[in-house]
Amino acid sequence: MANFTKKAIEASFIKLLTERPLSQITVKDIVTDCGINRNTFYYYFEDIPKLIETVVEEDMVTIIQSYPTVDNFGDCLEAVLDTALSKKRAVLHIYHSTNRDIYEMYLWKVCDYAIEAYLSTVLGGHKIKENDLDIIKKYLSSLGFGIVSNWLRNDMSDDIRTVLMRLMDIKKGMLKEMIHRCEET
Amino acid sequence: MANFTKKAIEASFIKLLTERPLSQITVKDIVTDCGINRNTFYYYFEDIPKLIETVVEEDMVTIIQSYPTVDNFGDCLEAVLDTALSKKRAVLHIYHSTNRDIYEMYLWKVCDYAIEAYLSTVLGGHKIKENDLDIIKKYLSSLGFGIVSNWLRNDMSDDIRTVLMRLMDIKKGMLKEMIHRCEET
DNA sequence: CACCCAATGCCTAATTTTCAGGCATTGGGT
DNA sequence: ACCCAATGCCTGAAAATTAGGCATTGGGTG
Repeated sequence: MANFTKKAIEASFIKLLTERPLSQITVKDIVTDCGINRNTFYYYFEDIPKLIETVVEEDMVTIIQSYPTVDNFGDCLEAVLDTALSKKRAVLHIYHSTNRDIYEMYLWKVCDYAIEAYLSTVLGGHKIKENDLDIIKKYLSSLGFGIVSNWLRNDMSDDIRTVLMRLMDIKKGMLKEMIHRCEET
Repeated sequence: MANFTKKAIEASFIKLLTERPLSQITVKDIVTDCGINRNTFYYYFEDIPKLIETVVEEDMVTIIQSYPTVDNFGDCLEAVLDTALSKKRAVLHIYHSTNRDIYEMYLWKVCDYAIEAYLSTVLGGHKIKENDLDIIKKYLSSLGFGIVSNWLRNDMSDDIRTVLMRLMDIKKGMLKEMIHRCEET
């Protein structure tokens, strides 16, 4: 079945998280908001951190699934930004809590995924050393993670789309140049 | 509890009703859309007409509850129009089906309610004969019902808000005049 | 016109989900 | 240092959902 109750818990949580910081939200608040028994919360979630994890993970999984292949990893990053923007206050309240690590864990996953998919697209027939490939991956995913982190750190105040477009533009030829340099002869 | 499943059934139904006429929607379609067992449908609803009734009734009850007192029954009518507009295609598919009677039944209820509440506001201390009062009620509720019916008949194509405002304007003094004529001395 | 098949409405029994109430522990605020 | 609300967990009862089946109906097709 479709677990409407579980979804309702998540929805209430996001709703409350839009209203106030995580530290001011209790399990009781959540179950009261969606009109269910407190035990039902524990039936679906171990605790609030697990609920956060579920909510964040679902978003990130949705993003990943909507990019089976990645031509330009800027597009995938943009999906992360769009999703975050759609529930801006809630995301910031998670990010500015003791549970930032949960958000970052899944952000890394998305960045790693995007880079992996992107590289397999771009590399094509080129063969480069495993070591060099790892370094390029680290470079790209760190770039992605850093961009989003910096944006969150500034409470999403930057015009991230413009920044992103300009950045992708600047580094456009760089990757192929890097690949060329690392290519095995 | 909050019956999330029941609400999901109603939501799926409205969704499907936005896509195609009532005659092309089966119980199976509905349960498939919201991912539940067919028996669960029958757990909550006797059949599709009952589902229609529930959906329509909930809308109308919401409208009535949001008007504990009615100063101008045009406002209450407007709420009916707004609700209908918000799910235009679905409402029209109900209206243009063999179940129009269900919609009309609750439309009458809202009109009757609005008129009842409105008259008790307007009448104040005036005392008029029971018979005359009944006639005035019939007149007003028929007016309301007729306006909405005519609008639905034309597939909500009229600029109903303007029509309504103008009509309320025209008949502004008429009611007090009628009351005055019927007043017992 | 007869046929067919999908849809309906209903049933039973098993399973899953939700609830009520209680209890020991924890930790932040006064 | 204390208190009280929140937590996490437990049990058993109740409610909701499921699987699977069955007889009936009615619209569409050959």
